[in-house]
Amino acid sequence: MTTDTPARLLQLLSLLQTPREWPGSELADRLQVSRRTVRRDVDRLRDLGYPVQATMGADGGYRLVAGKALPPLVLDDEEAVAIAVGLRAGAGHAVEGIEEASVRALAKLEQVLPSRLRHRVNTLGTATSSLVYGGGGDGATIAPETLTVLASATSGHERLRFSYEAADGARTRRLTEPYRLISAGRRWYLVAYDLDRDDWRTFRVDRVGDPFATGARFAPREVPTGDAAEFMRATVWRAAPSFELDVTFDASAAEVTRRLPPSFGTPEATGADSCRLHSTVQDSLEWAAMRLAMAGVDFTVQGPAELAEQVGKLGRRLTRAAPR
Amino acid sequence: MTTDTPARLLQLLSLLQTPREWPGSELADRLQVSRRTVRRDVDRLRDLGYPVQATMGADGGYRLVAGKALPPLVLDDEEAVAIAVGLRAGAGHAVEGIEEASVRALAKLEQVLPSRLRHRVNTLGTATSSLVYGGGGDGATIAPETLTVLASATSGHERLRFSYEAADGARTRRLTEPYRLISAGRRWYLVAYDLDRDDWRTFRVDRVGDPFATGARFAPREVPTGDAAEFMRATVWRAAPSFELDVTFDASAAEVTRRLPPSFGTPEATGADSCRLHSTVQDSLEWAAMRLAMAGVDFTVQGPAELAEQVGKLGRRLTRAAPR
DNA sequence: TCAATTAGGTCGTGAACTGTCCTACATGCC
DNA sequence: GGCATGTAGGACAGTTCACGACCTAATTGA
Repeated sequence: MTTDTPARLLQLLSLLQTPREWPGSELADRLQVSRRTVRRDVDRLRDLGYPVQATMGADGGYRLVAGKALPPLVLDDEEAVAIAVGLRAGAGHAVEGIEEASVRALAKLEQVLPSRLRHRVNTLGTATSSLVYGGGGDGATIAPETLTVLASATSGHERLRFSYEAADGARTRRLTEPYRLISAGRRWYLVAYDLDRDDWRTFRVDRVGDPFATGARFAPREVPTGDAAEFMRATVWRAAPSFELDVTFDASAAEVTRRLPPSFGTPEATGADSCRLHSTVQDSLEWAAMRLAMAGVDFTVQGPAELAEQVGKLGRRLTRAAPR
Repeated sequence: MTTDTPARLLQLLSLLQTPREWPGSELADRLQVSRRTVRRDVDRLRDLGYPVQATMGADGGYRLVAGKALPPLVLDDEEAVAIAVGLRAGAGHAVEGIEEASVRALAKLEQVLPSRLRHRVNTLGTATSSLVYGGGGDGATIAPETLTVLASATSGHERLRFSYEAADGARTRRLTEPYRLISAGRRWYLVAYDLDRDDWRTFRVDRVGDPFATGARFAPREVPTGDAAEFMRATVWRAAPSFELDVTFDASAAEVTRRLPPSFGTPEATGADSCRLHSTVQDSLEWAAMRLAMAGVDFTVQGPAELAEQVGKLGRRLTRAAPR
């Protein structure tokens, strides 16, 4: 009656996303239309590529099942908050290959998230963000807001203003045209054209402060090496130290693989109950020491010396903490 | 022409969710309709409660902004995978108050996730799931699939069949009517009516194996105490041991709060650079020891003795691991 | 000032939507 | 084997609504 067809279709979609079965009569009742129209609407959804499965016979009904295309997700408040918090927690530490998509999804969600929910996400999110890094590491945590602002500006071709902290601690203001946001290991980088310096730069996102999009759009230039990721690697490689891990474990290779994060790679077996791991770690050995400690198996650091130092330091701290 | 109005509205919604501005002419071009119709469609979206902001003047355009209601999210493949993986990672360890919503959202997403994406989620997800618990703890990890199956069956009022491992290790098959899935601390519980035993039971989800919904729907009975959560507490409380933590830190209360997970509560300051924490821990002290180690500040275990033992054990292991 | 954009009114044509019939078919229960 | 209850879908009539074309007003940046 008063509600037009598109609105009704959206409402139907939201009802069908509930994990239960809906008999046509109940849908007709909820949508305030005849049963015939419900059947027609279901047909329309199927035409759109969202397969609605109908179980026939007595106490049959409709339910939305997996198809070729993902239907628009209709979320209630709590679910939206849960997703936002989950993505924020995951945005920082990354899941090996989907970091950029994760940030894109977060930016998309936060763009339309009602402000009352935004507050809840903020309070829950800050309580959680430390959970991922465990408060350890080198303190180079990134605010999820920063990532989403950068992602939005990048894909919207909007100029970006922020303050940047150089390696010597000096802060400068920058006006840039952002091109690509890249996640590499535990770090995020922004490849952008610096309008003040009049040249291309790679920025470490954890050193970016108070970013905001000016609203002015820009016409994309050509990236120097043709590929932003390549440019990032070329400019960053010389600066970032990396360490070659060498650790032996008193447990089977399978056991160790299961208990370590996948980014560590797989150890080679040196016996039924022992194995040896060679791996490359970005730049924070404190983080590596934590992960090794959390594995819950006996191990010995063969190298480098810096890692042994970190592990020893942590061990002494714990020994001190426990009264005999 | 060939595409009807509802489909076009959905497409428009998906375009506007991209974090950029769309001039009306481009939208008209993409949607294959006149500019007038685009304006009408935008009006329709606004009527539906999704505020489309238009910037006037030269190089103006439309973009979707935060409003009162959350619009249906239109995600591309990668974003959907990112969200699913993020939720899976978060589903197990929980974020203090939104665990149930998180699982609900995951169930909703997985219900309609195309199978090709499901595979990607599985491969990425298994690599990640161990990340949260770090492989430590008592090994009582829960497969995200288990949680989503239980959640779907619970909210869909479908009978549930699964195998259950009792405390003595014996596995039995159960046919149940699930009523509520509850997250308490690090554990998940399912309150259900056991059709074989003909009585109400609380199941620990980490001991549930191979759950699947039979498809048969059931009419809800009344939960014994009136509230499922209360029933869960009543049945579980006597079995689960809990410990009273007492730890002093050589750091400010604010610092310690920031570096510990929120479930630990807040310590009381005993000086400018020292504080004391009293807290109750569910049942795994190994986990508590890990979290304390990850805080990165000096501390001393005052009690209980079991915690001191765990911390000491971990400390000795690390000291052994580091060659002097 | 000019150009480019959103905003919105009106009108006529034609398509599309809805409800009310109708029949066919599948399933579970008695 | 019936019977109740559900989906599937065709035909039809009346109404509504969606679309494009054309118009004017208002806003903004160069």
